[in-house]
Amino acid sequence: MAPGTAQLAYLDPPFFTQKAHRLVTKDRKRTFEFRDLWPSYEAYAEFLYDRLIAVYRVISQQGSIFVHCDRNATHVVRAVLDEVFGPQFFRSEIIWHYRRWSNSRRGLLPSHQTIYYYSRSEEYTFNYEWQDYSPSTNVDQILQQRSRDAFGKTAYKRDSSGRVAPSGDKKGVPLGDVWDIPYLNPKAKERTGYPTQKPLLLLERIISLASNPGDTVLDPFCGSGTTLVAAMFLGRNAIGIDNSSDAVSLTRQRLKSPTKTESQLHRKGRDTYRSADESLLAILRGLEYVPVHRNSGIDALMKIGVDGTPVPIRIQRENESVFESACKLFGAARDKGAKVMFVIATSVEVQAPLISNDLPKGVIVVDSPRTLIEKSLQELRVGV
Amino acid sequence: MAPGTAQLAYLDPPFFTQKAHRLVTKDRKRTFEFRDLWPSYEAYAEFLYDRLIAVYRVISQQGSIFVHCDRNATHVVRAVLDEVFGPQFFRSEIIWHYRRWSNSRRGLLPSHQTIYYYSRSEEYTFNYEWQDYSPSTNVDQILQQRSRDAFGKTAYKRDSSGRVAPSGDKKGVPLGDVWDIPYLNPKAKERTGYPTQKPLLLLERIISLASNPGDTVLDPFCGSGTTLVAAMFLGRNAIGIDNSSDAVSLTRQRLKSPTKTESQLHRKGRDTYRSADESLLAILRGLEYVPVHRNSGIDALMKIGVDGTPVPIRIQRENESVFESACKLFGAARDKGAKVMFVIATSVEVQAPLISNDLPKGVIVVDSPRTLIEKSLQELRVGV
DNA sequence: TACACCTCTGAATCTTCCA
DNA sequence: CTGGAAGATTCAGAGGTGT
Repeated sequence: MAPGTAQLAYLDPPFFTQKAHRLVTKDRKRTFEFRDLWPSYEAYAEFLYDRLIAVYRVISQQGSIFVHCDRNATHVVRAVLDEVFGPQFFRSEIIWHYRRWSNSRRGLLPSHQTIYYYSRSEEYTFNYEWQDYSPSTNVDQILQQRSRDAFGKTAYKRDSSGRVAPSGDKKGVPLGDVWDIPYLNPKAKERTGYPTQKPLLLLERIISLASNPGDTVLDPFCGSGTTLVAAMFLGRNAIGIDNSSDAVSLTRQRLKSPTKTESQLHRKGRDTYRSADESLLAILRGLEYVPVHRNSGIDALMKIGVDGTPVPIRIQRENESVFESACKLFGAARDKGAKVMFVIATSVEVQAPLISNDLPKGVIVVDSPRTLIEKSLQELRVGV
Repeated sequence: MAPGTAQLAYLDPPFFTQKAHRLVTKDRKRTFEFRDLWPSYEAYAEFLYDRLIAVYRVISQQGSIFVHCDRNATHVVRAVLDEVFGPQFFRSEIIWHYRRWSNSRRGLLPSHQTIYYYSRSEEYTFNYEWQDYSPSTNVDQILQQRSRDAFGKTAYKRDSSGRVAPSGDKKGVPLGDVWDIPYLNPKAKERTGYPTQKPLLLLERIISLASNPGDTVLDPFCGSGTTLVAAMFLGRNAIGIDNSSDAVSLTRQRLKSPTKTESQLHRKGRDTYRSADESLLAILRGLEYVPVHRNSGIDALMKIGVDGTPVPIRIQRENESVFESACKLFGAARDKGAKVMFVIATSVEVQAPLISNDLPKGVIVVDSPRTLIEKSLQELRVGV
């Protein structure tokens, strides 16, 4: 490859997990595996160094490199990159943050991987990207122009009539170095069965950030070929290399019929999934509960159940009677093996605590403070 | 200090922000110890090494260490820690993620710092912490037990009648290694004006995670004393060291009158409540009330009073008994001509509704849903 | 003692099904 | 066609056991 062939390199080398990785495809026809076992950090560093020197040679002056690693060897990867590219060309330590599941173990659940971003020179391709303001940002205010007062302090500028002077366009917050991108989910069509496959979204962000259409992207550890697929979608050329012929044929095949999973979660944001009204749950202050979002009948579950069965809770809505509320709760909880269920009555008319024969079995109605106070007051008023 | 004095050490050493980067000579032998490769980092590493050796000596066998570092020297810090504590005692690379405003510059906006977590031995203190499930999680499903089918595939179990078998208690998701904690707000009361001050929330999480009440926390670079304040709040002993006498006197002063900014953002996501008071009052959902600010005894007044007298309400705090709460309310309401007052009991032990002779005259105690539910469950458990 | 292999687990996604 | 509920699937996992 001639020097300057690629404008961007993405590397997803073995992570120093000291494990053999194997995965079977969905149809159980093929098995992909690779070994990530090393005698020492030094051997791993040496391995990386050789590859990075070769990559450095073919990256153009305006080019950059992204190297993917996890917590096992971040320091080694960064040290080698400092050596090859030079510490002054360190751009960012990108944190890819995701939510994962795993057996509980003593300690914090690993839920990020690190991507080191270095440029070849000071003149590097970078396309800005903007994100929405945080909900707590005072957008009105940042739209105002500012000036310095007599003491050199900045203040928001006002014209003679006291009006604020609007400043130009605000595009949003510049993209940070912590990226919240959903992990490639188990059901995604995008899945190939190759271990350690990365989400297309992640690669698309990297490629659109640090290259222009028509550029060439290089991936020397291409695996299932995610980088090449992303490059194709974004109008970049791509070169992929892998020492496993299985990986190469998988990539070829994938490029013929590329599929992309539209991540609903990523597109719409996590908050759109929130059906449980957090302000509704505030009435449970002090209680150890887990909010339930995807169930219209159950608002929360007690953290600790009864006899190993879950204890669901529902808060009576304004437009429903206690009985309706109890029925909805019962309907949603019946199949879950719940023996005891609670409805928080928020209306005034009921007599509670009440375990009536009219109510579905297992449902206990409990008064809200509102109910109790109003009843107390009614009694007082009648009493007087 | 005697060996084993401290169970937890938190270090926030001076950051390595040195701008002068020396170029690496080409003829150097390829060994990958940072000491050989990065002469400009050497002094920093040496400085850290000496301190860490001293800290290692005084940490108990069940103890751990958290070291805060910034983007310029993460790899150096980790390499030194590997050397002093041993790579097998590396626990987590914690990412403290925050949002901040900055002039846009070419590149990604740095918005995280790294904290390395090592333990002294395999038997280390660790207190689990649980967080809410992602809103897109299918909580219904994870309550079910599973089994393997003929092909070794796992499936959710159902008995012959189609019911699912519930599986144990669900407390939530174990805490991960990416922590979203707001940067200290520039206007927060907590601010002392000391540079690099860390949010109390961050320190509180670390301390409650890796130590128990009564343990001793050591901070050899204590600065404005955030660690000591957090330790005090959490019932731990603390030793703080700083080479600046200004820092020491500032810390002393701060320990006398500690203030904590309740970060709304942290507690309830990014948009729920305007003030801590409002979240407290959410328990009154459905009631027609007026919130009362700036009164330490009364939280709210009913919109409609009794016989023309106001009806004040107080919600029992975590650290006070029902009786104390009633007295505070009574004290604050006496002069206002109130005939009836309500205390919402949020603790478990009380019998209510209750108008006892022991209580100040006119005070009525009413149970919160939490109290009612917990009492119900207790009866059920005893009943079986 | 090292490694292969089996078993169990847990939460987070999208897909599919159904009204 | 749309929206909500139910289901399927996963393992840069975790840990134990046997060769």
